Amino acid sequence: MASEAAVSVMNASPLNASPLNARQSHLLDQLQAAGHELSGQDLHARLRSTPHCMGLATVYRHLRQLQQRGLVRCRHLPSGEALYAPTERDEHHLTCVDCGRTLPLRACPMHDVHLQPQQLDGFRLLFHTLEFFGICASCQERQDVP
Amino acid sequence: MASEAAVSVMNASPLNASPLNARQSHLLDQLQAAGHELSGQDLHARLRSTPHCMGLATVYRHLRQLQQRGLVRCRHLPSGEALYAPTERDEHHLTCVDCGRTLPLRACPMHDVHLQPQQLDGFRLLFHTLEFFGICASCQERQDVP
DNA sequence: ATCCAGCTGAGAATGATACTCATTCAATTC
DNA sequence: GAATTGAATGAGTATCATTCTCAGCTGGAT
Repeated sequence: MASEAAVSVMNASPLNASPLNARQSHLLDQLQAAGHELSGQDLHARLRSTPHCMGLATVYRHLRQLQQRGLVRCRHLPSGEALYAPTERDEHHLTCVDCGRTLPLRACPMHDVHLQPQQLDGFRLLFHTLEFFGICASCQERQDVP
Repeated sequence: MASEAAVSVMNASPLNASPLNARQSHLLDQLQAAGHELSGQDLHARLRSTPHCMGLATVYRHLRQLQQRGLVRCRHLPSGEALYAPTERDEHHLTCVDCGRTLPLRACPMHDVHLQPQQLDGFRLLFHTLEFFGICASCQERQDVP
């Protein structure tokens, strides 16, 4: 029997201390509207032709702040590029270490996972990234018959 | 009852088709001996003064190959730096989105997690990365009393 | 001895992200 | 309304890990 309640990895509520500023809201809107992950460069390009246009440095600045509030998560592709998505979209991926193809997983296998408070050492959980790596079917074939 | 056996995320056996070459063995040895993650630069520096010295490009080349065999996993820090560890060491982390401090988790919460084969779409699983992000105790304090 | 294929590494190229700092903006006070 | 002030902005630059290039090397096969 656990001495303390375990902490679901899913109940990481965003920090709502202060409201988002307009710039941050627009970035979050874009990420939500896109339906898939975007890089900092993508976001900058998408906003370029809108009234919410902002410099690249500002895009990165606000993405970092959104991340620190737990509203946005980012993952790195093997290429080094960072992709951002709203944390409310709990999507994770399977990536081929050979060709780099990436496949979204339909369900987050972490939904039922809990962490013990003593593992957290006072951390306030905001979000997690879970990525699987392997070799996709076509790269397996290519390797078998070179 | 599941129609097909679910696949444990832990049974990703390395690809042992061909033996490792000497360079790859030395890199793996270094990673195992270190007891903690190392960057490509770290590995290069550590080998510099040994008879197994090799160029930076070669370090990265072989790290990629070790990754493609499922022997090494890598995770990216928010700073963009990539850290490598042997996959046999099933260690994951809790990282502060504010100060960047990173804390190893004692146990992998994924040990009992399984994926359905239809989620894998033919992928051969090699390893996973699971990282938690949050705000560490001292950064929470600093935010509360600014 | 010669050939060849793959491996190597020094240096340059790349590219994403972070930094700098002069300018702009907004809110507040005279 | 004018002045003040601190924060936010962005164009350009710097940084730095990683990747690429390509000429030279190595070691096995002929």
